[in-house]
Amino acid sequence: MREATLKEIANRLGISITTVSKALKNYPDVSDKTRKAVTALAEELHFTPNSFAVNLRTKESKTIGLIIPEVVHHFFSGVVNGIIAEAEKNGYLVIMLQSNESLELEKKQVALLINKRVDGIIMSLSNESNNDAHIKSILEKEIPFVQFDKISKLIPSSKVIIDDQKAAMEAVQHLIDMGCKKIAHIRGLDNPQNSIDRFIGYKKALEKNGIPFDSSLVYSCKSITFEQGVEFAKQILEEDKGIDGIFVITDLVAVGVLAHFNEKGIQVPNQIAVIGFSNWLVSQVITPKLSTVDQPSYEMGVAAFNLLLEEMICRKEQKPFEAKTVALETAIIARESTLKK
Amino acid sequence: MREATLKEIANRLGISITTVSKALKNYPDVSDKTRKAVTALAEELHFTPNSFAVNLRTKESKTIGLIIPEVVHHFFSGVVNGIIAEAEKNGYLVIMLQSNESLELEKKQVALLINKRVDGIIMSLSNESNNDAHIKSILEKEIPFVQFDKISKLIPSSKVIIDDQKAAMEAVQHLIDMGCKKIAHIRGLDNPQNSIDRFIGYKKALEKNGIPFDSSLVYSCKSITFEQGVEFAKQILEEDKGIDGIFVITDLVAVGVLAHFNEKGIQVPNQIAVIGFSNWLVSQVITPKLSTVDQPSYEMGVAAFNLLLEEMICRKEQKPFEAKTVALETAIIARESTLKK
DNA sequence: ATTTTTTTCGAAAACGTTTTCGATTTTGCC
DNA sequence: GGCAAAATCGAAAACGTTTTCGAAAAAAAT
Repeated sequence: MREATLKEIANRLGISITTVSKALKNYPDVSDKTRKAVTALAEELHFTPNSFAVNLRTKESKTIGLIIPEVVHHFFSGVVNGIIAEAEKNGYLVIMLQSNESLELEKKQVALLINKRVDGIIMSLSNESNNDAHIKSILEKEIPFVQFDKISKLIPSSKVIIDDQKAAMEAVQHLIDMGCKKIAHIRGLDNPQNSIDRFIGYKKALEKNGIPFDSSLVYSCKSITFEQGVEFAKQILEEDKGIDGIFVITDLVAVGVLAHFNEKGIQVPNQIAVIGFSNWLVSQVITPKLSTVDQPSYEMGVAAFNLLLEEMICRKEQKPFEAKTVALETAIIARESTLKK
Repeated sequence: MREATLKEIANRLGISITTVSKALKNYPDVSDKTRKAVTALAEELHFTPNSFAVNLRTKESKTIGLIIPEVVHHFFSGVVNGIIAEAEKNGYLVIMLQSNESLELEKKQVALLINKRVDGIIMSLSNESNNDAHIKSILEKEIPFVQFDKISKLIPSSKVIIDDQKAAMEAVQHLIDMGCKKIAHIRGLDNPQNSIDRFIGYKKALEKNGIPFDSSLVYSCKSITFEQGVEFAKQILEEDKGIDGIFVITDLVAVGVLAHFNEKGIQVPNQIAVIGFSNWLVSQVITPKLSTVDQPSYEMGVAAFNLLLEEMICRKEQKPFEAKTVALETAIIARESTLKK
């Protein structure tokens, strides 16, 4: 049993391929009678257009590419979820690739997607990545492109982000509202934009509240790990600077801090309050439950796809296109680790 | 600047399209001289074959489909990782879809992938799914197909699984080895095969050690959540049956148990030891660190792709194919929650 | 009955590649 | 130089669809 094709249907009905095609696509210039005959036979033979041929002819694949550093992160899996769901709703499928934070891999994967002729690319940059040649090649070829989360401001494309500065300010403000006087910041790596912005937000919040910035209260992660959190917690206790609140770059590290404080019998939040970032699953099941900043990951995915769709439509219709940036609202989730009694 | 094509190169060099194609694909019947000229010009024009045309001609897309219930789970993201990496290594890309445990969605997605004419499909079934028409349509069309993790034994296809019964036995044996005498089991939902198998493994381990099975020590989850764990922990303490060890269906629930024990000042593991399943991220960062069963998720992904590849090659060469099942080894990760002093 | 308009259809080109098979050219050999 | 063998090339079909444009048929108008 061979695959049903337009030709097959045309032959059986004694009409031309053209007419069959038009009948199935509801062109106005085909009579009701033949249209009925065609659709009936198509149904019977389970005809579905050969997508390879359609792709070739229409020069689009209804497929987009997605490159992210790692799915394992709760945040990313939320975004992926949103992208896939929204894409599906609009008739697109998504090819997913992981750069594993390797610039080398990221470059190869961009090339792969371009060769596959995806209709567009959504991407969250790996840590070392910037406005490199592989990104430029996407823009030069005018392949619709949107960045999310880990973006580079140097790259002129649509973006969907959260306002990290604002979110960080709110987190620190929350600590201050809870009565913290001496607030430390465990910041992320040097490069990533969100690491920088959260640091800036931390400083701004201090300034706004008339608290002098003290660089000795800033601890820079060498890696984003549980162990890193444990180490800094140890260091903070040893230094005994009178810190009573900590804003941590992300939940995983914050959980390390909590673990060490638990072990040493430090009262959280009464002695030291801790707030993390990203609302990882673990933050809800740890003791004490960790306060954090919730990023609307699913909504970011939805927004990212819709920005991409906009550009895909513009490019197709040869209309001028200008990149947009949408910033989504974050929310402070206050849990046990900051709610002093 | 148009896209470079074979025709473009052929025209510029004054040779035929055929020869250009052959030169680029290292056919033996083209002279060194022309091959050099062709490759040089191809390089210069950044020629890459139009994959739409290649797909149409070769009838394959070098793309596979992947349907999973949800990426959010740590375990699934590990598998996805393995599948994508191994696929990439072999020149395949993967289209990912999520059924969100909905049979309805799952059916649509299978249809989507078939229409896209992916070269093969890897799938972990949603909870209600079984040997339904949509799965049969995959097999009928002889589309290479492999199931992993949440499988149906009724479906004759390659599978990659872990031996849940054995793994559960080992977990319970570990509790016994640690000196536990009265071991409870918090089991999963009724339907899923792995829930059933782990329960069977629990019973077998008891039997092997001459411990009578007591059905009142088995607690059935209504949902796989942290809160469910808290509830059962509460119930276990209230009932005060002298339970000194608990084997829990999965880490998330086990963490709920630990949280409640912590709150009530129960000594884990000395009063009650707890072991989970799946080695979620959270199990390593909780206090006390949770003992668990590690499933080699990445390796499962690799194995799944390789089984698929085998079938894809067989089908292509019209050779007979027979489905295989590979079962991967699990490992007990003994951490603080079971290591009595 | 003739012309005009409208409706309905189909031929053919195009998308860009792969591959078969026959034709042509070159080389090797006596 | 003549012939066989080997090396090199290209015409053409095929994959299955979409779409343009002109032709034929039917309907309407004169």
